[in-house]
Amino acid sequence: MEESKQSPAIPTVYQPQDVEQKWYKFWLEHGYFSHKINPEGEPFCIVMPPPNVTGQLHMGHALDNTLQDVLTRWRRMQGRRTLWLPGTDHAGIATQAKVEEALAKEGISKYDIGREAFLEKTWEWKHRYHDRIVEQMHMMGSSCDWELERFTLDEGCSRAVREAFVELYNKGLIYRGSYIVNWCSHCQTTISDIEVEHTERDGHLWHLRYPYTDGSGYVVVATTRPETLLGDTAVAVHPEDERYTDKIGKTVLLPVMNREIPIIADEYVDREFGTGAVKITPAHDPNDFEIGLRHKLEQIAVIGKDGKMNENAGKYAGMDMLECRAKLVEEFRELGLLEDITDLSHSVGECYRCHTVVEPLVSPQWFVKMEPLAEPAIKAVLDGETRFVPSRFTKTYTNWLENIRDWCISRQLWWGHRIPVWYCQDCGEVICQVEDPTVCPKCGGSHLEQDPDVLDTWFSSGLWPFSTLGWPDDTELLKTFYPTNVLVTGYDIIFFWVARMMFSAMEQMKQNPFSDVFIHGLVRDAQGRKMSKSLGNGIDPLEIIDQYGADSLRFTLVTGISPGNDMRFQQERLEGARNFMNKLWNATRFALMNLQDYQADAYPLELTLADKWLLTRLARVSADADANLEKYELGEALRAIYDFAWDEFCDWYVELAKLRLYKGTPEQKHTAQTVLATVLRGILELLHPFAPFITEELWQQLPHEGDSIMLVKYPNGQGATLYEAEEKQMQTVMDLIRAIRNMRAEMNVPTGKKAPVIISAGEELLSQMQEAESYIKMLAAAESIEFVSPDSPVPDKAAKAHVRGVDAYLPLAGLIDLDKEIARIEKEIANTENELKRLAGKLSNQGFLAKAPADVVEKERAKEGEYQTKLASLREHLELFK
RNA sequence: GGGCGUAUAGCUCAGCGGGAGAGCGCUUGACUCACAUUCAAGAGGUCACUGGUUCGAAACCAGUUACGCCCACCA
Repeated sequence: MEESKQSPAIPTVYQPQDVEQKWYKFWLEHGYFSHKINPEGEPFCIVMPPPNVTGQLHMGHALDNTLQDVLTRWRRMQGRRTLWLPGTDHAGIATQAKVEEALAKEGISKYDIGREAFLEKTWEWKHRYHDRIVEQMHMMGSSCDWELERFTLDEGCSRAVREAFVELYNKGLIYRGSYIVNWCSHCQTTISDIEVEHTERDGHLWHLRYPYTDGSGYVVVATTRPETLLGDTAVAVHPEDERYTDKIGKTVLLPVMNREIPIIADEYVDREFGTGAVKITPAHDPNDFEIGLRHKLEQIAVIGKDGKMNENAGKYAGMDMLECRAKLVEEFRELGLLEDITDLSHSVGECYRCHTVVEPLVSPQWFVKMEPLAEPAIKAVLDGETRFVPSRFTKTYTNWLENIRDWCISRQLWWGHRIPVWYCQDCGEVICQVEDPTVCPKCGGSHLEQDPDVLDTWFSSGLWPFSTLGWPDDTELLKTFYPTNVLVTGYDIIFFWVARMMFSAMEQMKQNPFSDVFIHGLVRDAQGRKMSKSLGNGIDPLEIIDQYGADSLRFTLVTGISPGNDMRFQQERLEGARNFMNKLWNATRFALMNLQDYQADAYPLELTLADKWLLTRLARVSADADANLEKYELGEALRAIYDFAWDEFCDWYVELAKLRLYKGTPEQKHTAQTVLATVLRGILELLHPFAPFITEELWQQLPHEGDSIMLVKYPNGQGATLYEAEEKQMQTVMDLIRAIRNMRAEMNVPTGKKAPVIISAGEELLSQMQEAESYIKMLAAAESIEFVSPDSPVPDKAAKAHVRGVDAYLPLAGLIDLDKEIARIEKEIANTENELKRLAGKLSNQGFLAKAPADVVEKERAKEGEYQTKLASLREHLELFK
């Protein structure tokens, strides 16, 4: 900075790698991310969705993180007492699988080393990936309060889990029971209903004959899973199905197993499907399980947790499921009991992690009773205490909670929160409490064994918004920041997480965990495909940062997105972002070069037309950006700032300012310097939440007050003077300049060649244009400008344009291509006539005049007048040539 | 079976009741002393289709089509 003043050789290309981490360190060292900043401000809190410690961050995290950081930095700049609380998730099943995988490469199984040693390995894994994740967030510029960082398995969160579990248990909302659950034979654990992915697969429907025991023929059942018939304990038909009414109560002999099973009636059966008769396997199908309960049927499990046929499968015991299926069908064929095989596409449940087909089986597990919990969670959203942005996700959420089944929370894993339940080996007492018990409260025995299972990861994630703030203790943090303000997350996780936080919070805190849920979409690849490991189309945020800088990555992720919709990630857009950063860099270079002798308050300000216009535009853009941020329209906010910075500031104002900077009086120069610095600083401040690094780097170099751009007041345009007349005047000047440039281009006037211009308008407009003479000269390459009144003789052999009541002539005797000019004018006339036709139609419409707002009618009238003038002006010009 | 989303310029997408927008790409011209990661000018669109509401619809409503997503216990 001092250096750069002496040597003007600041590179013309911005190198983000040179500055980004310098500023991150600076912010960290000064404690600017702390929630203790702005102690008097109204609290604002975002609790970060904790990334899994399974691996590194992907583009989805980068998006999620960027959105949160934009909101956080913006609110902090507004003066709010801001806390963005970071953390990571232990991600039970996912992390354990990764560690097992790593061990397997060394030929070790977790059973070889035992639970304790395995957990040690997993903690090592956790530390390694945690550090990487945190480093990535540093690279992204995330302004979270690292001193409050949490982990779902840390001491505090673990205590919260126990408190919540025990409380729910004591209320009867957590229970243990043998019910049908989803079993993944690969992961060797239960998974919850939402962890089962349903995919449509081509399969078959086997029609099998079950002979009646009375010898009166057979009933035909249809099944997609013949192997389960070994565990059949009934055949069900619809009670009103005439084909079967006389068969209800009879028995059939289950082939192969030679078990006598009843024919029962149940309304669940769909008469239209298959043969209308269903084999019932209560131990291996959720529906059959329910029917089994209704009819008190025996549950015979024939498939084991290893996915193989078990001892109840008779001669098929030990056989793989699919192998058994084939052999069994063959046996039916030989017995003459195979009626038919038809094709059927049906949905198959797979484990979301490993895509193994999920086996429904009956097992003793822990469950959360959902109905009483769901109700307040639904109500909180319907009452508007918590609001989804965009609102359409409200329905997704409520529909799910309204139809929810009890949540199986026990997992047969080692990595996670151990279930706080002990079984007394002496008297069988079940002890559920927060602290580890040493003796049985019932019999006094000390042979206690803790339940070996751990909890579903999402049980602890569900407590995240308050466990991280110190719950169950009544901490200052909790009092200050709960309920939090906004949760930022993807729509793919509404069920898994958002809903669980809602009902957990309503239960434990009796208060909604956040006011807004800001939902974003997925980051897809350039072709619109989901980024995935298997496709290999994922893009590493770090590589992008390395290549383009974090600001460009953030910019790309925020622009052109609208809430809740997916986005495609395209390399070309990064270039656009990088170019913009470079533009800012160079605009600041320009400013610095021209501010070397700048002294604040050296002279009183003499604001010119361009100054007043620019300051007004800055105020409007600031108000617009701030309002859009308030609505979570981050993309819109950024677009407005971008347009202002590039088009109005760089392409127009900077050029105009050169007049005074290079050739002005000291007074004039000073005003230009002041406005230049003020507005550029305003732009940087507006951009800071989106592009924190470059804005800090440049802001620090400009004249400024304060220690960091992070802590200055976010511009919102309030209190600014709006120079409306100059704004309008400048608009006309700019249109006029564009019109002259257009004529020059059409007439092939070489870019470098200056040409005379004649401007004609009524008295007031003419003086307004005269005021902008230097602007027009500079930006329209005018050699000289002659200002004339409308009744002055029309110049001969000139091109002409008309803009908002102003005529501009380009006298080009000799240079002018007559045919071209005629064509150009005729086209312009046609356009104007079309517009006029439209306006005339509107203005002769009684309905419009009567019902449209007065200002709209007025605007249309004004436009009509303007176009009529324009048309007359152009026609007159055309006449000259004919 | 239910629910939701998307259809706007060659591409990617904003806009969501009052004159069709951006970036990229394309055409033309310019190394103009902040920036060629630039500047200037331009071409390019019956805003998917059909009805309706309204003085006025790309935008609101209904329906249709196409693509996509989510949920669901069709053996």
